Amino acid sequence: MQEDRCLVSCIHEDVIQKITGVSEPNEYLERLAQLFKVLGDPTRVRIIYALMQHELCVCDLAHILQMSQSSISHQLRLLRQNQIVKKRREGKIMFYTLADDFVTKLFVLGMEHVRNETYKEYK
Amino acid sequence: MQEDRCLVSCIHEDVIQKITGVSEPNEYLERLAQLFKVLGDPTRVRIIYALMQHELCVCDLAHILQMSQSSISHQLRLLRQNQIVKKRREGKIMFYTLADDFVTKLFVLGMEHVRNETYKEYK
DNA sequence: AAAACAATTGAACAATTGCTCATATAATAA
DNA sequence: TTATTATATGAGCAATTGTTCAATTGTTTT
Repeated sequence: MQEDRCLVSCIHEDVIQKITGVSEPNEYLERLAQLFKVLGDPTRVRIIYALMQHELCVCDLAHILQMSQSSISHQLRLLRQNQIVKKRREGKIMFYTLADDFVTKLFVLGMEHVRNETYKEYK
Repeated sequence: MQEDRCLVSCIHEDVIQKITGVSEPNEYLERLAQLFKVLGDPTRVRIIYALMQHELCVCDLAHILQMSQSSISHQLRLLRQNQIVKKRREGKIMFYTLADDFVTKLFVLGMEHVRNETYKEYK
């Protein structure tokens, strides 16, 4: 925690008042963080990217990503719980698709940024 | 890894061929995951949300989030390294702002989704 | 010069995460 | 029924993460 002296010298109370006023309910910010967190893993990104192209079964995904069926299944569960993907059974096979097109929008937007990055600079 | 029998019975080779063809360079997908990962933490989301309202110093942020100045500083470093925020010195004080308006776009889009969520369903 | 202060950073530690392995479930085939 | 197959899941473990604490840096004040 910051000390008391800090309160006197550096905090810009006026600005803080203004910000606190417009503050988004913390619950939404929490959920937003959770959403990005789910998207913030290479395996899950690759799963989502594959599903952006076509509906796929667990086995296909394991084959495409060259990973175990178990780990793919674990990740799909997470994606399901967060309503990123949904599944449909056809006999023994489970087919997965994106739950809606909003993730695609996020991906397109994020990809734009990532493509324009030059290199990670560290100031 | 999946076993050989799986290759015969369940993998949809035609679809996989098609997907592998349009595959985004893995480097970009990796960076996209990294981007979402940085955004996927409650503290960092709250920092970004505050900076969306106004330029702020480390001390202000610590005050607003009710967290230690040290942990805010650590998080700001991460955000800086990923080009989410940038800083500007004014005497002893460091002022932080969002590096560009792209994160705001991502937030607005993500927020739309999060607001419409009913509850986490678990199938 | 020394003291004060805003911010940064490295080390340490608990908590979380993603994978593997083994097992369980659910649908189909024999 | 029993065997096979596709997927799901729980436990365990190594790796990563976010915070705290202590020390340091860079700037201003005295």
